[in-house]
Amino acid sequence: MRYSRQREAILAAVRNTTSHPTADSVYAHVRNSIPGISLGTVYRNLRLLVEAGELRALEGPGGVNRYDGCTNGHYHFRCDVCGRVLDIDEPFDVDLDGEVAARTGLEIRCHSLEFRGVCTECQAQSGARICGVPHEA
Amino acid sequence: MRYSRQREAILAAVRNTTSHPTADSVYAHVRNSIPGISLGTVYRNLRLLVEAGELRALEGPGGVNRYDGCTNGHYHFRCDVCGRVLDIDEPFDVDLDGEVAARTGLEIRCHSLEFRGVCTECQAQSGARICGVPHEA
DNA sequence: TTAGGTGCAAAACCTTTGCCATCCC
DNA sequence: GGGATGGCAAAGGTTTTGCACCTAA
Repeated sequence: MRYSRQREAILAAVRNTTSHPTADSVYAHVRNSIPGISLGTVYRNLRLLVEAGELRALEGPGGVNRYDGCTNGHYHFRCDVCGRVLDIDEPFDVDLDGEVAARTGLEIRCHSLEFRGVCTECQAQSGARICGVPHEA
Repeated sequence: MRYSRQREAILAAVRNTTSHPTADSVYAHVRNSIPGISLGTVYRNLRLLVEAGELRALEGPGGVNRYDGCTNGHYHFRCDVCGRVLDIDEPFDVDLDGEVAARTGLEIRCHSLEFRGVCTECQAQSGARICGVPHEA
């Protein structure tokens, strides 16, 4: 894969935050350094970077995907109020894939565990307001 | 929630299969018994049924969601070749939500565990062809 | 030089929504 | 009758794609 500063900026934008940004959020962030970048380029490179194993994609509802700069095994929590995705410190089970594969005959490459509920901030706001998802959160 | 035969047929279509169908697949199936039903109605009722706890929604990539007629706790496997979703017999951990909630302060309502890889059928086809996802599979 | 990357805009895709007719209770 | 529901079609949002131009190697 050939170098491009667009792709480097996109990778950095996802890696330099813990907010698991959406494609649109990455686009907004990268435009600070490369004002002329296009949204299509962001999508194209996010996809390439996921395929190359540099990023992880987190599937979301309604076609909104989020991206995770950390490819190490870890689990997520998704807030049903604000949509934010947080990392969970639950220990990652490295043996699980192999155990299930042996029992089922499926070829298993990875697994993902996601919790859902209400984050502490949205609990404090008693669910009345929808809180934002700042890129730097 | 008031009765309608459209909603009943939609619920039955998801419940009477193990294929975790998409909205479009449900639409195709329900049209056999109610030819005049509209896709909007299918989406509207799938959403209502999920909110009512009658069905589970499985988030997917690229905006395609799937639905699960079984609301008991169980885990899934998604084939990266054909997109099919299968149930996994891994024992469901009912205490996990409470444990993580106690440790993190998050309000946790549920969790989902999904494995990814290649299903036995796609392994047999050596990944060359994309296999279909029949509603009755 | 040239294969790969970008920007732009249109298209594709899935899902939601508004409106009026219809149906359950 | 009255409010919930359906059918239809248009709108909405996200992602992909075609094409001409540009750029890293």
